[in-house]
Amino acid sequence: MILPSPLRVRFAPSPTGYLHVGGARTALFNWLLARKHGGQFLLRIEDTDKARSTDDSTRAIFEGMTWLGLDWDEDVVYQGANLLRHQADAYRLLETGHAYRDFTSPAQLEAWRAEAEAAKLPFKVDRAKVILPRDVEAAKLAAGEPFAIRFKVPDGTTEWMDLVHGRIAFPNKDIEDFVILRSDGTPLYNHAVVSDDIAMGVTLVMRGDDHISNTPKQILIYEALGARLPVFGHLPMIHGTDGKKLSKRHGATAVADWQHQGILPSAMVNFLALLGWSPGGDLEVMLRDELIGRFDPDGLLKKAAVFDPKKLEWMNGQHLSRLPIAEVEPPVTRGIVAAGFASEAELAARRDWYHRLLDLLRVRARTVDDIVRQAEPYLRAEIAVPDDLWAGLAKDAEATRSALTAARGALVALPDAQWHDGAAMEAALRAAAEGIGLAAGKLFTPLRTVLTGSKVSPGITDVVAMLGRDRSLARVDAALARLPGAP
RNA sequence: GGCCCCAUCGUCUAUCGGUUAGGACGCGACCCUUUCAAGGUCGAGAGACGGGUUCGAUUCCCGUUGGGGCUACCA
Repeated sequence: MILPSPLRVRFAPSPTGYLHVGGARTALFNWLLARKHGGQFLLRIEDTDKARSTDDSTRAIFEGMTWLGLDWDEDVVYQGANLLRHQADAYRLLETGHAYRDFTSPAQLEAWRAEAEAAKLPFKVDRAKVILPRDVEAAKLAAGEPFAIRFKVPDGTTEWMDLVHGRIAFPNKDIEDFVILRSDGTPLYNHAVVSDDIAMGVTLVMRGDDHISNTPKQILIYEALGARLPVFGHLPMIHGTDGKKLSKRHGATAVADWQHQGILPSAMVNFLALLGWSPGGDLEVMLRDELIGRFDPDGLLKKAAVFDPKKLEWMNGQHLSRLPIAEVEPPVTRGIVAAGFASEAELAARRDWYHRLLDLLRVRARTVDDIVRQAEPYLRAEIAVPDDLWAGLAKDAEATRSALTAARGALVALPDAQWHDGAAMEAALRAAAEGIGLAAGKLFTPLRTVLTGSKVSPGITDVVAMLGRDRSLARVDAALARLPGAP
């Protein structure tokens, strides 16, 4: 399918909560399309529903978009600011005979609806009852009675070539004459959207497929207004692990939740892109630019996808390892500072060392938090060996003592020049173990435990090198002194 | 109920009539190995069902079933 030119797409969330991963995915696909083809990506806040819209939500959307790196072009459009145009468009439809005044009270409508439901019949407003004779209408109008403006759905069929689904058609007889302007003068969703999309020059509308049944109504409005139709594309939904529509019950559904759980924007974007789209081959891990380069509407899927947090974490681990260090540093630093392990200034003061540490830790981490947690022993002066690990060491105090003593001796004897020579240090430690008839692992393990307070860490020589001689020896000495039977 | 959309391993997906139905996550085993990751090898694991069309259907058509969406003077 050929894309419109100029290409102007938009993301139009209503600010009633947080930036949901589903919304983020919709925004991402629009953004990808615009960035790939040199189009414009616009942002419109649909704050028409004052009761549900809040400034906090609007801010959350901006923050989420910014975090993900989805920058928008031109000024943000606030739907609420376009009230006058929405009204003018509605009245234009009234004047051109594409809509009519409806003086029916909400209570009456409700009664009709209940009636139809009782009779198990599909409800549609009855034009014969609603459209009044000219003189009656004039009288009500003169009396100042409130009325809504209802769109007059013509006979026929409304269809379009959907960017992802191909041809979709709705018989117009199944579409009710719908209200476009409330009796209080405010527009309804379908009307405001079309009015705004026309005004913004949007040429391609890509949104969730929960909007498929809104599309024929919107197309009818475009046509009645004499506007050029945009291309429509409807993206599949995102579901939770239980196959149901993704919601709060599934835990983290806001992009900010993932941000706080140590997910990188780069990974989030990559993961989201693969939900409902495929580059066609076996590609999985793609950085931003590659995503833009490969994105193609032909790869858009029709089937709803399940959001799998496990795969997101794996994806994050991949990005953590592959991204330039400059991109993983900021969030890790924030975490370290927040945890109180070090100050930003302290880290900046030994930047090379810090980056070496990050390189060592990121390969075995899946989240930013994993790195922060593992960085603790290298940043703090003192460490505490957890009780259960200490118990393991103390159980055979003599073996532990001789292993630590041998390791200590090897480290003390290691020339400064070899301190950062992993192979030399390893040889020295292995020789020390052999010297007391121990397998090397039996020496590395207790050493690791007393140096890091953990049973997992980078290779032992890297640990020692990162810690430095003084701190390493101090930790060994502290453990030696604490061992049962110590002098 | 009516209308619309959808349907390949548990999950994300490849396949654009002919494949031992491929890859990834997760799971299991093994290798590497000083731990944990990472990496490597291997394994279990899928075309919802029924009809057509065709020499041949996962692929095209119809139906069934099962999911989902909409059905407001909500967005």
